[in-house]
Amino acid sequence: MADCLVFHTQIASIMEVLANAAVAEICKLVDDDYAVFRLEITQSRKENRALRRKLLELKVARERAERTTQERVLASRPSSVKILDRYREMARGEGHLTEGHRSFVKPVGHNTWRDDQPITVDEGSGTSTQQVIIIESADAEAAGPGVKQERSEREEDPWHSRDTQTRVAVEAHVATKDPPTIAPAPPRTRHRITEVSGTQNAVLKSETDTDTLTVTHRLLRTGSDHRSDPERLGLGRPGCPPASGSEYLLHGNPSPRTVHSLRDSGDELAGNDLSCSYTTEMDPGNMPLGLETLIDPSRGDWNRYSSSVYSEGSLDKKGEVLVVDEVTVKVEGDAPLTWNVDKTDLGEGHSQGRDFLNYRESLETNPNVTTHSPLHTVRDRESVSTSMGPSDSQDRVLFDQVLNSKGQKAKARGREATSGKSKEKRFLCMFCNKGFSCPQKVEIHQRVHTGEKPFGCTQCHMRFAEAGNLKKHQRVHTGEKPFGCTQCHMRFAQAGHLKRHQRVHTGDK
DNA sequence: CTGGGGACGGGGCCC
DNA sequence: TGGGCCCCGTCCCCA
Repeated sequence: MADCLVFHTQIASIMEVLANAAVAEICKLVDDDYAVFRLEITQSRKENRALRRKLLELKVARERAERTTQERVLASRPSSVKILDRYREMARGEGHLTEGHRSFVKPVGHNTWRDDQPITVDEGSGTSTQQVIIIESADAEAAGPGVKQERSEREEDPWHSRDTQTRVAVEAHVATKDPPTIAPAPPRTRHRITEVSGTQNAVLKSETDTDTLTVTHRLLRTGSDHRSDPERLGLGRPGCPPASGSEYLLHGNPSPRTVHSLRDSGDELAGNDLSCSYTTEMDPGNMPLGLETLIDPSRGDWNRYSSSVYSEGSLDKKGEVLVVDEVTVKVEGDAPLTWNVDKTDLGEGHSQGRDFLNYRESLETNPNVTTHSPLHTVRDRESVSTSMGPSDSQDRVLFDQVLNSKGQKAKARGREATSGKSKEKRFLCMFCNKGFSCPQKVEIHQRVHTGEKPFGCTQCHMRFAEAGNLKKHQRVHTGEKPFGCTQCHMRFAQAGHLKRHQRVHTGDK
């Protein structure tokens, strides 16, 4: 019995040794295979990065080619169009007026501009050029060389150089004009998002195309896009949370700031180390890459931005730098800034420039301006990101109002309103000082000056500053004529037209 | 005279 | 109750 017990014990110990040996062997095999597997993964990742880099280089080259084509098209424009371009440049406050341009004033009532706007037509047909939102970090070190590369490409591009030129001009102007009022930029890191030029979608791209944040283009898009209306714009609103580590500027640049998505090739495998090695220490090299750089999507910066853009008060709407948390957003259309710059350049002898707007007066007299003025915003924020400026259509509107009789009329109205200020109209337009009863009225009114037209027709290229006018316009497409004359068969799409028509019957003038 | 669009004021609704 | 928001009506201008 005792022998039997000893025998069983020996067998058990032998079995245990064998089992251990087997497990060790299995694990060794697994480890070997895993090592090979990891090696392959590493090589694949390297190849992926190289390919990605090449792809981005190709993209850049193609963009350059496109820009060159655009320049050629521009160069081949008729002289009248070039003159109009000069108008636009003046509107942006760039291209400091030379001697020959100083007296260049759009004749009152000169409306051919509106009709001969090739660029506007392009926009209308939806073929406008790219619009890119760049997340630009003030932390140059962290941004790495990729940022510089992107900037240099942009700066050497004459077509996009308007951005930088205007930016420099504005900054220089602000710096020389009001040096004491410039508040130093906060030293903290901040990201600046810049709309550069216009196409339908601005895309924030992460390095891996899996994390792409599409930010709907605002204001510029024409035609039947469904992003036209503010209600529909929803800049990155639902379903478009901020991409983790969006890093447009890091194209082709595996800098330390490179953010790896969890879906990035191989990283998830690396993160979830499958090794069952007998010695179970975690290899530090296998730690997930870049997770520490992921941006917390719960911050909701984009949501806040979008809501800021269209739910803001009367003044922080257009042509200003919206400061949202740590994200500084430059919205297109720095009309007031541009005008200030222009005013200086045009000199006092330039009646249009002088009469159009003395922004400083506005600042002094308008209580709203002191807190909402884009200029103040600029002063408060050192970094002035002047992007492409108003869209061409906005330029057109702007100059229609600045330089022709319509603008004068608006200005006159503003004066009337200013002179007849009532307690009810305590919300003043920052451009013409006209008073309104509520901030929304001011906001709508200021679109006269800014050219902002948030309401786009879904069936044509038309855009409107007011929703009601869009609604009225859409009857053109539907053929609806709800207003019928009671004395004849005539029907009208607008009530005012019916009223006017009825004078035919009544004989009233 | 009509059609289309720009601009503004008033009023209702909601919070 | 006041402000914000939206819709509607109206007037005007221009083609």
